[in-house]
Amino acid sequence: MSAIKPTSTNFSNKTALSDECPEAYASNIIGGQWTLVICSWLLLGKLRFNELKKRLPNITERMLTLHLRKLEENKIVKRTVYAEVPPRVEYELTPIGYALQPVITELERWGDSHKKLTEE
Amino acid sequence: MSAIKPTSTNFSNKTALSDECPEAYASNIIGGQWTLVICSWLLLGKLRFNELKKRLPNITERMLTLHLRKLEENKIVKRTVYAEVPPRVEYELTPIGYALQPVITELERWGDSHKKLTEE
DNA sequence: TTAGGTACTATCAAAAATGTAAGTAATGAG
DNA sequence: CTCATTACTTACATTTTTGATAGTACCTAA
Repeated sequence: MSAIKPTSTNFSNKTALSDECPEAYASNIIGGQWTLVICSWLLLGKLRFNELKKRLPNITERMLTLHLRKLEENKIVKRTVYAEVPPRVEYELTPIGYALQPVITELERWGDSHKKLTEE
Repeated sequence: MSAIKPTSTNFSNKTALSDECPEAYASNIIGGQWTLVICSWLLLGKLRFNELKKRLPNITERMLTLHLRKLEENKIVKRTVYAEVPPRVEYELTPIGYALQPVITELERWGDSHKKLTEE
């Protein structure tokens, strides 16, 4: 999530794949452990940091911060800070963030049918 | 890809997420670095190990093997070994593998529009 | 003056994913 | 007998991701 090595093989492989395949590109962006769950919640409306935290019971503050920062960098989430004390920060999907809806829907659909298949 | 620790926090987090959210479940299965590209190629028809390798110029044999094994475990790919020498092994998508088509299509669509957005 | 709430950051450690390099089995061709 | 071919495996190293823990700034209310 931070401190990647631009000289590593892994980095150049990821870059090359992202350049050539939009699906690998997308997977790189939304493939973090908590990324899709965060986006799913935000699809229902904007949330504050603590509200997200409550909805993801096992996430650490660090992980939540890192994922939100990456989402922000990638223009998927808009971060709004209110000049109040105690602080209030709201996270909301951008248009390209909301555009994840069909992706998530298909992932859910596929996930459900795969789960059924393997539970037999 | 192998040797995961069932006692780790990471493992229990992943398990819990997979149980609760089908989209996280799906992402866990198809989220490997090369997974989607492999599936994309196989969507066009079955391929031998070496044919896949040629299509993924930078993958190592180890990575290709690991990814294929995981896909096989997850019933996404069927592996057929022919009793010949030198060996011939074919990889083909199963029905649930072919069912990834709409997922991949949406990922591509989203990836493309995201790329456009950030290239400006 | 002190405690409390919010949204963090900084270090460090562990685990997971990926990459490197070399070796293996089987057998048919020459 | 040796070599070539295919589809791997093994042992190890590196990189990346994730987690544990503690601490910070800010103001407000008591």
